[in-house]
Amino acid sequence: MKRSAGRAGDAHAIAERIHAAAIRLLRRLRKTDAASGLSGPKSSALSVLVFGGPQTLKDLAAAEQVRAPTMSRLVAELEGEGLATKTADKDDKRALRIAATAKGRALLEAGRDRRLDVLTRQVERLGGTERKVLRRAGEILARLNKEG
Amino acid sequence: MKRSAGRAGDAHAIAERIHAAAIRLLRRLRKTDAASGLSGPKSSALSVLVFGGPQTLKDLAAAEQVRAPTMSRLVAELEGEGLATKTADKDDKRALRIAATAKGRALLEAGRDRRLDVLTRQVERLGGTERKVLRRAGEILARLNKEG
DNA sequence: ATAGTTAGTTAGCAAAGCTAATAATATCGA
DNA sequence: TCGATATTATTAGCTTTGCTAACTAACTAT
Repeated sequence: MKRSAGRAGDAHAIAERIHAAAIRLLRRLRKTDAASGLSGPKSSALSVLVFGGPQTLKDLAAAEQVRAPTMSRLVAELEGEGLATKTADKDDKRALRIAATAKGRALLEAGRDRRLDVLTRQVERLGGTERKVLRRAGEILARLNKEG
Repeated sequence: MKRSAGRAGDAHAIAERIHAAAIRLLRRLRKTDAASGLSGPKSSALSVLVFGGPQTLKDLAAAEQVRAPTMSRLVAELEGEGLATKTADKDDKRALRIAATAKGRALLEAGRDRRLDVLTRQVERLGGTERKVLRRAGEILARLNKEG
């Protein structure tokens, strides 16, 4: 503990910086959405389906931290574009089994790559130390986000 | 999926993680907006006014990475709520001088604190090392966001 | 059997982003 | 100087994404 930057104010300042950085990062990346044909929320939901496997609308909504009606519409749009399928659950006929199609998987890859391209290239240009900082920060934030 | 990713895949994976973390973080924080009476975009714009001083609509829009009409509306709302003022520039009568009011400054503090409260407390609970990682990540991301 | 719960949808609203078009003012070049 | 071009901001109108409330269908438990 060499550097004594006030402990409490420190946490607040860090939260502010992370907050501001997240806002500006997403605004920046959103600009490429038009080209990909897959908006941020749809891309994100599809990503959950691809990497997390088929699941119910409720679970998908929870994973995306969004209400059921919002996810219901997103899924309907994904389905309309042939990127996801809805099938009734065998055991519980109320529930849906929502899955990504092959087309969805392919478009996801392309869209995400495009969306993340600028950021990826910026990260590539960083030195190993800074890159490591970002990787660890990503892990920490993911954990905090899960927490609640 | 590779486990020991090389340099290139590394950058991509880091970009993905940071991206996902930012999305989920903002969704999480947005939930407290209703209570504060100051939405994310308004809070952010007001913040620029408070910490960056009075400025034109064009500059404010640029700082927030948003188009002029969008910022025009946000400022009109802030003005309607008595949180900011618009005055014609002395030298250039086309331009506006947009400034935060005392009420705006006060509300900003309260709103931002509330919005960031959960995150601040999470950061407080982190160890010094992880806290340092987040602080440095915030700095790095701010730099990358500025870049482009 | 029926009362209550849970999963999903529909309808309707608000916020925040965009583009295109317009008004008012500045600036520049012939 | 004055007319053409730039710039600054606004208005109108559209889209996307979020929400709540109210509904149907299906499951669970008493």
